[in-house]
Amino acid sequence: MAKTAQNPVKSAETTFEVLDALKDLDGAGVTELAQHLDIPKSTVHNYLSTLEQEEYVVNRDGVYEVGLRFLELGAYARHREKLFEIAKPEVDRLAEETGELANILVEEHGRGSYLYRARGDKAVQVKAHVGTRVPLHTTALGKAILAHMPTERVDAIVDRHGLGGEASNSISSRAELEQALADVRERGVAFDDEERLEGLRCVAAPVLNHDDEIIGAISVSGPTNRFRGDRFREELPQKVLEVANVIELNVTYS
Amino acid sequence: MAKTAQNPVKSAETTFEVLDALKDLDGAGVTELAQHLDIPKSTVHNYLSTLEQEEYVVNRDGVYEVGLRFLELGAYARHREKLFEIAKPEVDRLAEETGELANILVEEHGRGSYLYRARGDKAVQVKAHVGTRVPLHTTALGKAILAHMPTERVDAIVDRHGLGGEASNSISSRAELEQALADVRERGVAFDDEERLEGLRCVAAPVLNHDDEIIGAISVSGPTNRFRGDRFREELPQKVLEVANVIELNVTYS
DNA sequence: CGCTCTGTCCCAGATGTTTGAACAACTGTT
DNA sequence: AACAGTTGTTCAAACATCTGGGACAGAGCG
Repeated sequence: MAKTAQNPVKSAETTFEVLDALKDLDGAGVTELAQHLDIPKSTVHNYLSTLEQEEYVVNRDGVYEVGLRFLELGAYARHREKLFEIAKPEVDRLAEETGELANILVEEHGRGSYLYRARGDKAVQVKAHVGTRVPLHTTALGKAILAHMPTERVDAIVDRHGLGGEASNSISSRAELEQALADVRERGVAFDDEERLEGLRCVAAPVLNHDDEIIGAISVSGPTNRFRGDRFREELPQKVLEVANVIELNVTYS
Repeated sequence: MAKTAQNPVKSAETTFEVLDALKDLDGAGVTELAQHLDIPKSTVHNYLSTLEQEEYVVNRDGVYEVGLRFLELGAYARHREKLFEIAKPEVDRLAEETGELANILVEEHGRGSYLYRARGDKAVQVKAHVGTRVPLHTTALGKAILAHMPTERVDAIVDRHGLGGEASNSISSRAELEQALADVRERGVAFDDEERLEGLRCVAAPVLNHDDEIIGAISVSGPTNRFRGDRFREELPQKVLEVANVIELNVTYS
């Protein structure tokens, strides 16, 4: 179901392959990149010098690196999301009041993109940065989103990306997923019990607009030892829901 | 002095022209983009469909928009800057303690890129987001950086970008610049008195590594009515310098 | 000094890109 | 309900451009 372009511009594809490689290798020289991509040195050099000229890539004494111009584009893309502007202060508050890690996720191209991440004073250290993309069915945030999408969109997403699980507790069949989504709809919140990362639990709530369309989700994550019993099942869900409701109100009137 | 690629990949250039236009127009359809770029519709369509396939662009009911995948690249590029990781918590503190807007800027391709921006409770509203790029000589942050660069690099930057001023108080000749930079070196901090934005003042301090090479600058900005007298000339400079020193220490030991 | 790495440059041949024109799908109007 | 004026999309031929091997200069090292 992933749309493939009829007349793809191959050089554009190559351009992003180069950038992706530059990111994966965390900076590299021409030769190293060429080997990694299995493309002639001279070709890689042409791309890199073009990217440098356009100021999208930096050459720091022999090593090419992804440039900050992408921060410009990325920050712009984030700013364009209504949800970010509105939810950020509320999620900051959520992080402060719980002391944990609070997040905002939106769907794009059938995957989840972390828009923002606020750290409370006890917040766990997590590798994933803002901008990281994750499969929707493997996180509480993603399930909160899927649960409020029209079935046909859920189908399309599952067709496109599959249900590859990253950890043990993960959902692996369409039936399991449907059951999980029904749970989420009933409770109003979604849980994640070490499904994606060991030792990490998460409580997420959907954010809907005034037409009841899903526009994203917010959550609180933390270590299993602080996320259990009443706090995990009652306190935190209520807190997250309350914040989600405030955001929904602000989204409607804006 | 701007390096131009010997064998530029024109399609790569076009790709970024399309993305830039998409940003300038804040989302657009094929026809609108084609007119704006003066390129045939079919060509624009080829690029957009390729970018969509690669998930760098989103099509929201007929309107193409810059996608969040750039947030992934941008957040990565920022994370790669040592200065960001180390300075962020200190700049957060600076914003909290002063109640104003605190910033981190680094140089790239001869221009300044805002890496981070922390808002205190009285912080002014400024249009510029994270990622915004500015001419170095028009801000206190930029002057703090230029003042600690080897002369030949300053020359190269002036040759490349000129001294086009954005406002009245701005520096417009190489001699004026040199005088201003000497001032900065003497005082240790740089000031900005409504040079770039009317009604806005700014105090910035450089951040050097253990080899005395400049790696960026931090600052506090605020409205003229709160930035005057002793607070502007003594208190804030001392505060900013103190924070910059803490950051320098942390940069050295990491 | 010679060896082996780099990154850079060049040019001809192959390949991919460009392009206008034609088409289908919508929207709003008469 | 038919229509005119939009839009986005497709196609294939003409040609501009990208590719890629090889040659080169310079750096680093023993």
